[in-house]
This record gives sequence, C-alpha cells and structure tokens, in this order.
Amino acid sequence: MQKAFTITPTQIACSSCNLREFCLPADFTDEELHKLEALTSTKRAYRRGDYLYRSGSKFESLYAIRTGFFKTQVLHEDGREQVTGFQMAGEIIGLDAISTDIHACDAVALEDSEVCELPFNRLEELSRQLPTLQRHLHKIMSREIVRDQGIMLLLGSMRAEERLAAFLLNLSQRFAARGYSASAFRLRMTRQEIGSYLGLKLETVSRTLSYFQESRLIDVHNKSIALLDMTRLLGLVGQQRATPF
Amino acid sequence: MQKAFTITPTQIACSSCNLREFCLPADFTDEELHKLEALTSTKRAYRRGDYLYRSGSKFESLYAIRTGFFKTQVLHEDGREQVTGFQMAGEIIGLDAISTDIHACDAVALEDSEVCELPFNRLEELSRQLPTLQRHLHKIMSREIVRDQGIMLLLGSMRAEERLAAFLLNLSQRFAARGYSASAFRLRMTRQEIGSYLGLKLETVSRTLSYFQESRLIDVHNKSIALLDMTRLLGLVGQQRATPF
DNA sequence: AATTACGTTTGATATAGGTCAAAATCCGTG
DNA sequence: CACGGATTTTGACCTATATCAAACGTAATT
Repeated sequence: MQKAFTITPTQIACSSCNLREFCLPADFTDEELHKLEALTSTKRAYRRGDYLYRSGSKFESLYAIRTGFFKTQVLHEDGREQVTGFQMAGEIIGLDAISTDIHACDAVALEDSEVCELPFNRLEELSRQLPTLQRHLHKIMSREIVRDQGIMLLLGSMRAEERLAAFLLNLSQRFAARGYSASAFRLRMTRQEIGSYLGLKLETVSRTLSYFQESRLIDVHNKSIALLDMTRLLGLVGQQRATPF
Repeated sequence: MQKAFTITPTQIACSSCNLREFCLPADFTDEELHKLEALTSTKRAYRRGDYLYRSGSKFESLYAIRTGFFKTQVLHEDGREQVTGFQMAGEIIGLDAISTDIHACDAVALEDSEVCELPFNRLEELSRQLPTLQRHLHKIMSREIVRDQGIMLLLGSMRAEERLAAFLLNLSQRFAARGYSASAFRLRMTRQEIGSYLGLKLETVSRTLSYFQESRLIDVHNKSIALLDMTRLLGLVGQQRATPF
C-alpha cells in the first residue's frame, strides 16, 4: 500500500486525491490512514460539459475535485438559472444534498476533470471514529456557509465593478493557493456564467471587463486574463462608487 | 429528572429547548436522552437589541432559539451591512463560526428572546456517540447551505416585487410551521433590515409593499401584515415581469 | 401630555445596469 | 481550410431601482 499522506510543514496532504480541503492536521495511526485512503479511492474522470450530478438525483457521495473545474447551478422553474459557485482542485462539492438526500443543484465540468468520490455514509462513520476528521468535515461545511454569505453581501450590496473585481481577485487567490500564477490565468467559464454568478447580464460583464482593460487594471483576451494592478483592483472592492469626489 | 423529549407522530421534540430544528427521529436510550438533555440545559434570555454574539468573537457554542426573533448580519469594512438571515424559534444559529472558531457575523435579538446554548465541543463529542445526532447536525448545516443558495438565486435574478413576495411567503410558511397564522403576523424587522436582506433600499421595500397593498395582495400597517391573496403572491415569484401580456 | 427620536411613506429625479440588435471573433468539426 | 454555431464586444436606448428630500406616524421618554 502506498502512503496515503505526505507531510508538509503544517498539514498532511492526501496523495491519492490531492485534496486541499481535505488535508488534515497530523497524528493518525497507520490503521487510520489506511481507512482514509480506502475512503478516497474511487476516482472518476469527466469531460467538459459532463454532469457530476444533477438536481433531483439521489445523494450518495460528496466529491473531491482532484483536477479540473466545475460550476454548480440551481435552475428555477421558469428557466432562470443561477450559478452558485465555481469549484476547483481540492474543493469539496455536494454538501447541499445532505439536507434532503437529494441533490439541490447541478454540478457541471467546465473542463476535463477528475474527482474522488467520498461515499457519505462511510465518511460519517469514519468521522465518528476520528475526531480530527469530524472537525474537519464540520469546518468544510461551515466554510461553505461563510462563502455563501460573502456572495450574499456581494449580490446584495455591490455595484457591477466591485462584483467583478471581487470575483477576479477571488479566482486569483485560489489559483495562487494552488501554486498557479495569481496574476494570469484562463477563465474556464463564459461571460454568461460569470454574469449569472454575479447577478449581472453577460453584456454588463463584458463591458465592465472592457472598462477594466481601458483603465489598465487587467488585460483580457477572451478567456485569458492578466491582472495588471491588483492593488487598484482591491481598492475597487468596497467602494460605494468610484472615488466620491 | 424531567423527561427530555416527548413523542410526536414522526418526531421527538426537545421539551427543554423547543428545538424544532433539533428534533430527532426516535430511538434513544434513557442514558442518551439524559446526555442530550444535559447538552441543551443552559438557557439565556436576551432583550431586544442585545447581541447574541458579535463578529470577531470567539466561537464556543451554537445557539438554539427557544423563543423570539434574531437577525444575523455581516458588516463590510466600508460600513455597508448585509443582513444574512432572520431566525426564529427552533432554528440554530452560529454555524458560520465553526470554520474559523471566530464568529463571522453578528447575531442581534429583534425582540426579547430566549436561547439554549449548545457548547460545540460537547455537541461534536455526543454526535460521535449518537449517529442519529451526527446525521442531524449535518442536515442542519446542509440546510443552511441550501437556504443560502436560495437567497443567491433571489438576489441574483429576481426583481423587487418577486423578492418581497418570496420573502413574505417564506415568513408565512415558517410562522405556519410553528403553529402561528400563515396569513397574518407582525414583522419584527424594519424596512431597512428587510431591504438589506433582499438587496433593496428601504424606500423600494416601502413602495413595493404599498403597491402590494393597492393591488389587494396584502394589508400592511407598519409592522402588522396580512397576506390577502397567497396564490397571486406565489404567482408573482418566478415572474420575469408582471404578466408578459 | 408633550417632546423627541426613529421609522415609514411618498414624490421628483438620476443612473446603473438591462434590453435589443448587429457586428466581430473564436472554436470545434467535417 | 472553410464552415457554422457559439461567444464576445459594442452601440443605442430604456427601465427598474437608487437617490435625495420632505412630510408624516409611531413609540419610547420625560
């Protein structure tokens, strides 16, 4: 059996799954590591456009993204859709389904991706035995709640420019945390999907990006984007309007 | 020792706490019931305007609302505030703090209220021993995630009328679930707080309510409100605009 | 009962972002 | 490489909601 976890300065990284969010503070016995390894062993590949799960389908497992990029969306009866999040490597997806045992949203791959399936029953069982894992699971769920509240703040009180700036900086941070460039990356989603996430129309997203470009804040060409001035971008967030006077 | 739980057709209700959300499917031993009872024994009273906890303070416990009404809000650096929820009897509050051990929002009593304190360490410990409790805790957290996603949909894609209609119907449902009238109740929050929650200015809230009143959908006088036509109100939600033709 | 502070309503006007439309660009496929 | 569909950009115009301001109610306080 290969070693399930490798030591890093402050954390243990799961080698089989590359689960940033699932990385755990140390001290497990070999026995426990073995169990954790077993839990995360089922991997699966998805092509761009594939559904990881659909709203309404039965909940069995959480999914940990190994590589790739997903979006989650809820569909309103009348056809309106709301993108509720973009998920990347190391993030856990499917938490919303625990409440009813039915998935409450769709999860769609935005590029070819790999995920680890985490059967939830076994995860619960294991987390009864391993307080560290239990605590970790709770933190992951809580973090999702905090994230959602941040989006409420964004949707409820920010102007288009602020929303977009916050969005770009958030992506930047998450790429950086994974060892990619914080200042240049490829957007995996369309303007329409960005708009849905941010509560804006795609035209507004496009216009605002163009405006950022003129202002030398960013450099966009289609899906490639470079953040040229993070400081000013950061300054934009939390500005009721562009410099009161 | 008084009996901790009383049987209802499908659930067990916690007598000490009146914890709708904490009600659990049956089969606990007396021993287990005793432990649950002990967990939920610390009660506390709050006056209108009191803070249950503040953003930035250390996380120790979740709180189950026994009676009364709270709001939770996050404050942005620049002074903007976003109300992230209104909580009533039987609901659990404080889940956001688990992620960092620091409260991420304020919780403020909107009327005189009573809460049960649930020390989180002991809750985790107990839920390791009682799978039913564990599952329940997970469902509560997941339900919060689903709720938040619903609000994202509301904030991201609904017009003012829809938002308000959805808001009123949501309150109505929750009052009804607690045995109060579904069609007449007192709003515990100001127009400003409603607006913050719904991503609208207080004037827009006021105007929209006035418009609903003219349309004989509701009857408002200050904080007392009666829903006169729930069907039409429901029809409003999910309408891109008022009857296309 | 008078005073004050706070919350609400309503009106007039401004504006951010939506809508509709056309052109430009990108990308996958035969 | 050329085609066709999807995505993006840009323009012109419109509207829902914000903003500013004033009057009005309501509820707590003395």
